[in-house]
Amino acid sequence: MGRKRFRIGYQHGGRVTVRTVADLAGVSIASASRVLNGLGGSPELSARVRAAADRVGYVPNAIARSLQAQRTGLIGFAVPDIGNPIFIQMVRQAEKVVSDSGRQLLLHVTRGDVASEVELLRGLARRYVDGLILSTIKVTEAHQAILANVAVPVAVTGQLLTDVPVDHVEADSAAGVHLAIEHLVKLGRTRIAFVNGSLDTIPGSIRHTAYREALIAAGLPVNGDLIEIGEFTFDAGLAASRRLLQRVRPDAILCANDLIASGALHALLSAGIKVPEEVAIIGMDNTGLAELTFPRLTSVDLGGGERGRIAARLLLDRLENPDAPLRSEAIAPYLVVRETTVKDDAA
Amino acid sequence: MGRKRFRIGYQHGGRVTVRTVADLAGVSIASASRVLNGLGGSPELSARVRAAADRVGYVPNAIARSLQAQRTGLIGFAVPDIGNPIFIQMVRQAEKVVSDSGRQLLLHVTRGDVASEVELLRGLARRYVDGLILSTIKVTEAHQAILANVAVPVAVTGQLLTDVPVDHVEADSAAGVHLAIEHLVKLGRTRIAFVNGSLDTIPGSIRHTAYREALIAAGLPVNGDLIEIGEFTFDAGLAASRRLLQRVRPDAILCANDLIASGALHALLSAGIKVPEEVAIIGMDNTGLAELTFPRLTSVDLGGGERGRIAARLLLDRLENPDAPLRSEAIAPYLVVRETTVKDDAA
DNA sequence: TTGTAAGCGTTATCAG
DNA sequence: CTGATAACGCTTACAA
Repeated sequence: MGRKRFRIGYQHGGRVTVRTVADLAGVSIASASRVLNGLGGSPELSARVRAAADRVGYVPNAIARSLQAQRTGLIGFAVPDIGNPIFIQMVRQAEKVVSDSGRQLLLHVTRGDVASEVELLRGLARRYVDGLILSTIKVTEAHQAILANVAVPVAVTGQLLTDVPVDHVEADSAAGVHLAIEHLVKLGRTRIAFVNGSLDTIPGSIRHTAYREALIAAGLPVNGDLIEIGEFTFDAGLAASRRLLQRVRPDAILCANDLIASGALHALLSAGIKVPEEVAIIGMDNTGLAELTFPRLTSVDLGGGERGRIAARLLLDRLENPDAPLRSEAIAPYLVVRETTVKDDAA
Repeated sequence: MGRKRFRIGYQHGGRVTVRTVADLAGVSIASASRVLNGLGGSPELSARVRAAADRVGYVPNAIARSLQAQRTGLIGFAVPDIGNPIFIQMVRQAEKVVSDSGRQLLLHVTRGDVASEVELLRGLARRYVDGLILSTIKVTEAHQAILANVAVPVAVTGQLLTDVPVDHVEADSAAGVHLAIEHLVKLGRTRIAFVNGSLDTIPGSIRHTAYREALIAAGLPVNGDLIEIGEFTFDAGLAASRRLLQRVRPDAILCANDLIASGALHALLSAGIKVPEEVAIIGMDNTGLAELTFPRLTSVDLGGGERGRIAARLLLDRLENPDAPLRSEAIAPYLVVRETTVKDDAA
């Protein structure tokens, strides 16, 4: 049993703690803490404490406070790829909600890697964040098992294939595809190609199916030659579109996201093909990119920002009320018509 | 003096701590901790502890560990605007360096707001991050005072106007402007316009001066009519370029960043002006955007990613060696010639 | 109102 | 090698 050692004054080498303030004010650390947190304290004592705090420039240590409070005030946001504007959109909106609640956003970049996502979820047991927004494009069985009992609340943006006890918000990309196809059909296009991202991803596979269904619903034939599959990037979109054009001559191209659509636009323009006169293009996600291209991209807005906002909201609500029933939301898509489908939208 | 209360077994409601493991293994928490950290422990005892840890799924609490270690393993990265691809570029590279060091990146969005940057710097005293990378476009006096004695190391990307004791890395955007002008002059352009961002920002004012100097160096007249000032955004670039075209007819436009350049490109193309034949365009930053437009943007690479990488490196080095001499690095710019200045770069 | 001390979960120090 | 305990800096019973 070690002998109790008493502390003497400002023994903290430069480090200012509540003890420093208390000693300087000549009060107990409990009183100092109380005053600093606005809980009680006689006027006279409060004044002394506050003066002392100001004098030494006291700022409470966030870690110690977190340990005591059992919460960090940090919310994690995991995205596969910070280079894709759709995730930027989501992060931006989520950040607003989170910072408005007095918390901060901790960004994780997973590279779409299942292993790192799983490790991330496992790591939540370390409790360095109070909750996590997981924006994933592929939910594997490995996810499911861990999501079933994570250490802190998780909100997922994206489709959930099976029952997992997490709040989530998803886009209705199938409906989005239908909107796009209907728009093109209305414009008289009949040879509508589809440049997709990877079928290994949930959005990729859903959009693939929806494309076929939408064509059939519109009374158009489904022609495998009109389909190209790559990745959700500009380069892949460019390459896929070039392959497509060597094989067939569509009168419209639906692209699985705006990056791909930019690639398709590039491929068409560099081949001297007129957009939208000869070939129309529709992107998906309606990111900032859609406004930048020339001509501007018609795009299906799948509510990316909205999803970020809602995911953050769901998570914060969950933190406040851990036992509330699970919530799932789906965002209705809408079409933003610009110049890659209709000439002179706003020239 | 309160009587000492002894703990009995698994009294932690569901919460697994090192004590849970120790109790289960029948050893002291000190031994458990040692084994779990790979420091000593007889084979037999180690086995018992590890088995117990596995059994209860023990994961060390990051907050408690941080409190003890006096470090969180978090590095803050403050950017004005996550919508600008230049910052994405920087964050991306910095994130790599930081995560390779076993730490994580905490993203702050300051909206370029001086007040929130200052508050951020003040808040560092809370010690929720081990260090901060501050990417700012405007260093005010308020910054200076606080930067002079922040609680944790800060690395700045951007110009420092006065002496502040922080490591920093900067672009040489003046040299970049010279590269651009020389390129245009070599191509025979003589009416070279400049669409700039705000002069209130360091990059804005530096590029402004450099533009004039470069023209003079090239033996060209400086004509105020050829200068437009707006913001570092696409919309501002578009609007400014349209104002410019109503007034004069340049044969080249230098833009203060790629977003502005995209706007300029848009303005030209929508006015039916041929790029690069009639008007050439050069952007700055060489972001991903430069590859997406059609034609692709010639752009001055100011080493954005490099700056992110180096800033992270500087900060980590500083953490390791707090008393090392301050370091400042400047990244040499280089020109990436694409199709907005030279036809058929890679068609 | 104020002070004493326990406790948050770790790691580090020091005896045994 | 192992165990008891102090310490990190804070909040909060509880006691005076």
